[in-house]
Amino acid sequence: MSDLEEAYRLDYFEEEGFVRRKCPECGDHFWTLDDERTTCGEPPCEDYAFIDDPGFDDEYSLEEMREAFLSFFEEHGHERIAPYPVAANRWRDDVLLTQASVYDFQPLVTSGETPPPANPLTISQPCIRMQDIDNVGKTGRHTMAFEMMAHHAFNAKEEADDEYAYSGEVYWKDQTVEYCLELLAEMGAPREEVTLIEDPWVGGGNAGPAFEVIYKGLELATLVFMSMEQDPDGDYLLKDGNRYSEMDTYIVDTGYGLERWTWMSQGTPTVYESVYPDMIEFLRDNAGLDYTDEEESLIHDASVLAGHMDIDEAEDMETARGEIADRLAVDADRLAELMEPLEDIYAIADHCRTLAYMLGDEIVPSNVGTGYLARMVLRRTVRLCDEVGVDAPLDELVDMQAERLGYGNRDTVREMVRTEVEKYQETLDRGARRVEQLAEEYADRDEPIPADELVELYDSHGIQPDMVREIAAEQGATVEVPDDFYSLVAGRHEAGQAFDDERDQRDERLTDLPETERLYYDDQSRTEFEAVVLDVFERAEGYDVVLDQTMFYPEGGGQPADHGTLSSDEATVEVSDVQIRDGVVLHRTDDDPGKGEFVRGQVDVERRRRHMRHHTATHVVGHAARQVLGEHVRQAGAQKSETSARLDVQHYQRVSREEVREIEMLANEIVTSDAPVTQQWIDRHEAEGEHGFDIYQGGIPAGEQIRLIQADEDVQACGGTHVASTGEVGAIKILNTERVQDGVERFTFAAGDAAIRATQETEDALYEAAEVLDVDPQEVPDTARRFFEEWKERGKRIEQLKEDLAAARAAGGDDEGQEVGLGDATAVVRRVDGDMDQLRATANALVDEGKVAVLGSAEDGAQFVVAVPDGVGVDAGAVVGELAQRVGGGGGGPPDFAQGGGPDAEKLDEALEDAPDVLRQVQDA
RNA sequence: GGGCUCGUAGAUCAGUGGCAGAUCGCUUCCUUCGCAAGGAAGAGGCCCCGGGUUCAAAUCCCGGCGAGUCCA
Repeated sequence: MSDLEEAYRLDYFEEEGFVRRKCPECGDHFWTLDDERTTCGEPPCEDYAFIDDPGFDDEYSLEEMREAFLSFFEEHGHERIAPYPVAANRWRDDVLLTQASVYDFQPLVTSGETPPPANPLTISQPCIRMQDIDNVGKTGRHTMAFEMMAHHAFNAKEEADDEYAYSGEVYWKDQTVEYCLELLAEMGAPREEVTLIEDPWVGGGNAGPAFEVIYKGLELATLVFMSMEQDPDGDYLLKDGNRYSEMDTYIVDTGYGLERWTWMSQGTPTVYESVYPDMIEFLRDNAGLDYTDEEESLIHDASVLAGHMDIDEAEDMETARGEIADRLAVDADRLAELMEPLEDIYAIADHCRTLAYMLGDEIVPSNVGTGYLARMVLRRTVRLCDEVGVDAPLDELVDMQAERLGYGNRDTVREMVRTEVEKYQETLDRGARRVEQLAEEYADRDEPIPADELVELYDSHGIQPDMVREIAAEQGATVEVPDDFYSLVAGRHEAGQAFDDERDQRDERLTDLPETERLYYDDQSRTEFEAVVLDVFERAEGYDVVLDQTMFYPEGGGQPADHGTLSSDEATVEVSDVQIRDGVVLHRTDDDPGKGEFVRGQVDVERRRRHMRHHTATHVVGHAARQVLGEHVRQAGAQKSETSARLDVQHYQRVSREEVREIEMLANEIVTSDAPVTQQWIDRHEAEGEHGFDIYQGGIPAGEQIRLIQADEDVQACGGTHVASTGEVGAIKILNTERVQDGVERFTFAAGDAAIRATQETEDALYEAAEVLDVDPQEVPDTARRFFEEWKERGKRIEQLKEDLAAARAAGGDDEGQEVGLGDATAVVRRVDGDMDQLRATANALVDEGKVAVLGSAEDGAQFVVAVPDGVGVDAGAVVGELAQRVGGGGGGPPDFAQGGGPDAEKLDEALEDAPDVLRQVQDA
């Protein structure tokens, strides 16, 4: 096993006289210029030394510090890059949020597949780390939102140049360390006071040596030299227990915490006070937090002490607080009372900034993905505001941060916040009612609310145990919240996590084949071509044919595969599916055209044209939706077919009928304007620079060059086939909208002849309805309404009449019935041919006269109703059961009223004749 | 993407296979100079939709639609 120790011996250290030491406290190795130094310099081995005594010459605000950093690296030959969205899932599918600047360049740039936008480059990348959410506000230095300032250099080993999108070495470890110390020196931090701790970095399948840069007890930067990848046969065993080997690419990945640098320059007790001073002042004011001078200084001293302690988790804070109170000689409870509201306010400020980043980057709150994370942060913020008594509307608070961060879509952000707060309030109301009811129930029984009810309330209804306890207390019920509550919740989600991702087994022969030349991009309207059969694979059903070139579009980007034929001189085979694997197009055929044969390909023109119309229409509808609903609308999925297409987009509300009409109208205006639809192969960074990440609506393609489709004003990276101008789409008809998830609306629509056909079908339905009602189509709604009303009226009238009839019958009417004496009581056995309602009504009328009713009907099989007045010892259920048996069925009910029946209607009279006997038996029993 | 919960009067919800209910709101009347309150009477239901099981489904099963919530 090789050690990484060699990797940290830099020429730079040698030249400058740095020495390597081992910290006697924590055992870490570190480098320093200071011969006297013994410890590594990082808490807990050493305390913060910059509180009330800033470590830099000047005070910087967040904005000033960002600018100072970026311009320093610009002056040193780096290109400044605009930050990426915090929604990392816009360009990669393995993570949701951007957690570090290097995320911007994973996985395609770090793997060398595509070149970086500049090399070397510098950036200040907004990041969100939800892992720290519980610590925010409490520890004095944790924030959920932060900006990672960085400079990156992408290097590739000389001998492997050709394989990668960048080549040679820009700079490596020595230069990186030198930049860092130079920047610190420029700020006023002497090199002698800086230590560099050796701390191998591991993450996301990559690894490498790294330095933590410590100054005055605060870690200001991490310098990572990413040079290894996970490899079971690798030479290096790293701290995560996995083995790693060296890569052909090696990348300088640095991280400078903007907030920490700002904090260092100001020396405030907590990082929050240096990062958002205005907002904290506003919130303190709004919550009415007023402290005496004595209290202020107590808070200040406590913050400083907290900063000196090794507090990495909020839980530690609780224990640490007792210690702090001791040292300040105050009561621990009093200290908590003073500190907690402030901690909430720090957290609110941080959460609002997080929300501003998320919503400003057009994350739409929902119950999935990044949208869910946004929702969680928002709800937490609402709770914190309630707790501490901040009554400013949340949308205003978020807007304060959005404005500061320079977002242009602030109105949408505010509307999303308002909608979410409203939804949360409804959830809370719903939850409160539910808990009240439950609490009452358990209070009556004098039992505590059990844990499984709590889990149910949280998991299915989103009600926190704290809230349950609070409401339960009002109802006089107690609650037992188990310590392992959240693991109980997790337990409910464990079962059924198994998913079958069957790897598509790579055919060895396939990797030897050249990439198929894709003719469908050269001329999207051509459908005939000639090609040579390079290989044929026999499959379970049919054959996979590989050609040297093809016009057949393989399934992709939501566009289904082309169908058609391949013909040689001897034979013609049908193509029923087309897929692409590593650039090789596989044509699924019903027969073997013969390897080496020369074939003519013919694509099913009508099918292809419908796909093209629907694909172009999808872009047009998406564009129109963005116009009508807002810029945040982006594609969440799409699928085309011959008869229709569907487009899922993110939006924070249901789409109204009015909006659908508007979108449809706008889409058809674009069609009518007959704007050209052009394709263009262009450098990806040029494309991103010009059009932004919104070109990646349908996913992120690989490669240096990407294909842009422009339809009217809409520009997207897209691999599909399109018509030549929007006019060729013909017409667009939106057929339906549905909510596929919270925050995602699905538009189903049809284009061209499919649109006409779909409209005709809708019309047919209307005409048919009109015909049935015998009115003009325009009058169908009014007529239907009237009919429905009348139908309801009649139902009620019939009901009334049945009751009247029953009363009349019971009063004596027909003499079909047979009276049976049952001791004190009288029973009436009678055949009444009517439905169940009539039987019931008649029975009720008889009971009102104090008589037992035994009624039978032969309508719809044989049916019985038996009703017994109060105080008569006959079990109606038993009587019905006995009678129903005789007609081959069953029945039952409560003792005073029962019903039943069976299929043998012809045995009804027989059964009724037996009824008196049955009654007597039952009475005796 | 997966799990769970819920759809009953205008609103909030009871109703675990056998006659569709409660509270609030609404209408009318009584009481009052008037209002609030009180009293009395009444209106208001395709029990989300479609299948299935059953003598019988608001209730059980399957599918759909709609809403909510937790997790990745």
